[in-house]
Amino acid sequence: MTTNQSESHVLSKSCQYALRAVVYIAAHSTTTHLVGAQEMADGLDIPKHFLSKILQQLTRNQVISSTKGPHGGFFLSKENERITIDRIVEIMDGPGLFKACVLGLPQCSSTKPCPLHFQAVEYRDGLYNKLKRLNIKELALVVHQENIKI
Amino acid sequence: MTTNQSESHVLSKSCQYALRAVVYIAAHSTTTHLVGAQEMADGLDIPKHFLSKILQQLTRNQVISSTKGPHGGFFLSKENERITIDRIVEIMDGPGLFKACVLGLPQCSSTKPCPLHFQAVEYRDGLYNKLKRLNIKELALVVHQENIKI
DNA sequence: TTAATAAAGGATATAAGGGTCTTTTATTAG
DNA sequence: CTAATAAAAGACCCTTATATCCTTTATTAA
Ligand code: FES
Ligand code: FES
Repeated sequence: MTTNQSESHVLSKSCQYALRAVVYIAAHSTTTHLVGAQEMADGLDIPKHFLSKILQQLTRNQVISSTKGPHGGFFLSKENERITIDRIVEIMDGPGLFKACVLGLPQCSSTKPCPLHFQAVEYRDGLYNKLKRLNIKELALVVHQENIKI
Repeated sequence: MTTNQSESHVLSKSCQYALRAVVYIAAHSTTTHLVGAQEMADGLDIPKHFLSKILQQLTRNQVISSTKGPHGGFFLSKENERITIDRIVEIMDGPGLFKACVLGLPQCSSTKPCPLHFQAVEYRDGLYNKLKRLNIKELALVVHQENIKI
């Protein structure tokens, strides 16, 4: 068949890792035990140093919180828990993902649509609206209740 | 805000170019005039040599047809016109795009879902089903009738 | 105060996608 | 047959995402 092997994806690997890490922190951090980068890397099977970069980025953007030193690690503040999922995607993959034309045309609008606009936009916007309404706390709660894998 | 600049996407650039090229061929090739790579590169604002690679790949996979030499170029056979859009995506971006977990987990299923499975799957499967049912001829017809930009 | 710990930060390496250039092959007009 | 044309093919380079390593900073326990 001669395919390209390019294996495209909706979310970058960094973004996938970021989302899983946030859920992991929500699930495993307690007041007495903060989650370390090493622990997360092991638990999620993500390269530690790469994960660390992503965690730094999330911390800088105040999506997660951290403290250094012995028994240091990552956790979620109340403010963190109210961050919505679309924000994490925006930080990791940029603001364009849910705005850009599927065919890469410079503009995306219903008045000047590309050939696949109406096919793509219905679902694109649908997912975007869901992620905009879903915050970390809510996501973590469902994950816990349904015993969902990360 | 410190974003990543990674600008993720649903379809790879190669795939976007491929889809636009196919529509262009459908719109501009006649029995007396085949569409050349140069003409397409100009018309679609795609780097010529890169486009050529993509056209080669589409030809090898019998999505489009071509002849060499003077007045040579690309065109669509009756068989080509019946190719569905999902097939082009499959050739360019691999078969995984509409099957893989959005969070990159090794399995995607409703029985062992990831945290975003139900949010994402509706989007993913919805688009996939539309593209599976839409062939090149049909797409080109709509593009022509609605005077849609490529 | 010191040693240990863990995140933050910076520099660097690797792989893949995107893009360019040159040569070869097929086709056609003259 | 020859010259011109245009796709096919292969080699190559650039940029970016992914991944690794090393040093610095902050925190804690002793
Ligand atoms: S114009 Fe292409 S998706 Fe909207
Ligand atoms: S398991 Fe992640 S999208 Fe289905």
